[in-house]
Amino acid sequence: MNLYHLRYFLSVAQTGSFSQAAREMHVTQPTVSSGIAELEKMMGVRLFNRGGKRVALTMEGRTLVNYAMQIQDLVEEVEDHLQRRDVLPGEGFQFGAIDAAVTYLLPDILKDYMRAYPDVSLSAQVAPSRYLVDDLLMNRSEFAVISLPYDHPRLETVSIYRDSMPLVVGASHPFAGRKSATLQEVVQEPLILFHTDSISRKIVDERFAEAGVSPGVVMEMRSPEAMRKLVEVGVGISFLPMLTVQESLDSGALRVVNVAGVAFSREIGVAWRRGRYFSAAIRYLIEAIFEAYQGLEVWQKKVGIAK
Amino acid sequence: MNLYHLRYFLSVAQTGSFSQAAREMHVTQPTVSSGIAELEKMMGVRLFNRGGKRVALTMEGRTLVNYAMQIQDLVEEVEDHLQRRDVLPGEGFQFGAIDAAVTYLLPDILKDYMRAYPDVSLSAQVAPSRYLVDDLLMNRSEFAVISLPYDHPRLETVSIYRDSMPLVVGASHPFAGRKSATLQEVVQEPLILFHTDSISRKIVDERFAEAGVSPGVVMEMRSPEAMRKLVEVGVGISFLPMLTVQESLDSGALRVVNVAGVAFSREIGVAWRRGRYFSAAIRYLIEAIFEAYQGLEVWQKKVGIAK
DNA sequence: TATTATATATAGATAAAATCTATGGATTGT
DNA sequence: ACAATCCATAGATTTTATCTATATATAATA
Repeated sequence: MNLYHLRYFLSVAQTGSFSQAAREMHVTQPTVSSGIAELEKMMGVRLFNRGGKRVALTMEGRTLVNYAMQIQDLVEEVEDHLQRRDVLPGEGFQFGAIDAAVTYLLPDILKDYMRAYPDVSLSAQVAPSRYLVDDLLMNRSEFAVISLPYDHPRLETVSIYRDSMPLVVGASHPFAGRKSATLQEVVQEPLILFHTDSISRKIVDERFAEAGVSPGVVMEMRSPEAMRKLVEVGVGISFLPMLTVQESLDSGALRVVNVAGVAFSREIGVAWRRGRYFSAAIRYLIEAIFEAYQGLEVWQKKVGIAK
Repeated sequence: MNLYHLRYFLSVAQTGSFSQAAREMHVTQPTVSSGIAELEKMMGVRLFNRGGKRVALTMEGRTLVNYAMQIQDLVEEVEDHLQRRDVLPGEGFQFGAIDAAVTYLLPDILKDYMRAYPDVSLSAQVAPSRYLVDDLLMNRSEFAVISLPYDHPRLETVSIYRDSMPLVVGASHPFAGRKSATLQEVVQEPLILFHTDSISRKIVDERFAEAGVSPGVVMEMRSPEAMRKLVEVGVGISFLPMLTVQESLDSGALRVVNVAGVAFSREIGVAWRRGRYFSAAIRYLIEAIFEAYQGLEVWQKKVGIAK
């Protein structure tokens, strides 16, 4: 059974005539005849009584009318829905974001978004970039806001924010009163660094290696917030993203100390699986992010090519 | 869009794989590919994101899953329904019956029927045979219980009941005390006869013509019940079906008078449009009628040929 | 009662489509 | 890097839908 069978059938049922239905459907009368005949054969039931000027539905025919109309309504509804790209209530999508992004960069954007698409349920995965990328590659997330650079043949990335990573020390630390320190001094101090699998750590490690020094690491962590706390209480010193420590600097709980000749920074950007198709509701969120933090043109060029 | 598109689509959505869906649907993988591609083209929307080990639904894909499952459920339901020949609540059919049939022959049968098919709503048209036959020819009634004989090239008929039509007179009529009367005597009396378009009247007229006499008709009617009343009060005398007058005879309100050499009777039978298809629920009622009044074999032979 | 007009059914030809085989390009996992 | 697996594509093949022409049945008309 196919949908055109049902269309022919309903037309015959309404008009009471094979010929008239044929005209209505813009096909010839034998087409309708064989369509109905096939339906009847498949169902093992007579749907019309022929013979008079008009054909008449059998009881089984009347039953089928009931269902066929429901089916046809659903078909029309879904075609309409998809072509207008409406979102069903309860539908939604998942994206990834690192801690700093979801805490400092995205809140306002998400708030606006939920007003524009109240029916879309967002699911944000918060985790270090490495894990978010797994989701992207497995098609579990639509996109992710991660630390850059992240080089992967299957990923596209666009930077949206450059975040400095200054050396921060607790208020009671010996460096606290100083304007600057040398790299040699820094490696003598107990350092709290990101885990080795993080982008930020890679940036730091590379610079240390260039300078030919190796740091005295006391702790490796994944949570910048936890690291901030530890530095505040004096467990060690750290290179932390400005986004994370801004409040503590304002309150005086932390101090920035310049390190001669070294200026760490990491980028935050949007990443997605190359060639991915974005539904309108998703594209809207991504473009809202780019509008807030620049990068719209780069994005448009990249997905323009991808499409 | 067709139903197999939706079947392929749902299978891919469930398995997350074109190849696996192909195996499940017993077709080759390119078949599924082009099926999905066509769906996407028709809808103007991407339904899956390809690229990983598994394909992933887009938001539009998730919307379609919702509808496709509903549609598929309806399709399965209606196929099941029709093949089991279930009757939807509220469905029903129409049949015709003359007054005498619906009053005296059918009540018990209809009562049993409504217990067997509680969901079927019956619509009985009560009218003289002539009008019931119109309904049959126009496919408006499934069958009808009418007066016979009724000769029509498009109708089949089977007799179920032979009803005598004796001469009846009111209790105070001069004939009331007599055993019999001659045809010559009868035509002198004021006669109340059926309308000329009725079967019963035709039977009477033919006999009168054979005998070379013409009756003194005072009234022509279509309602046997009304005629019975008129005879009871002495407006005239009449040839009326035994079914109609039985009660009045028992109570003494009417008397039967034999007419020498004349024995009127009419048959009651089931009529239907030749070649008509009968749904199970309808056939059941017809066969119940034949079981109660004989004629089952004749019927079975006729519809056996018709099929 | 014959005739004309209008139904649906059927047969064979044609057009459209779905499906298959073979193959290429891309991705994943070893 | 290599083998395995996945989806996409092209062209051939088969199936299916549709059309034309015609037969047959019915209804309306003269």
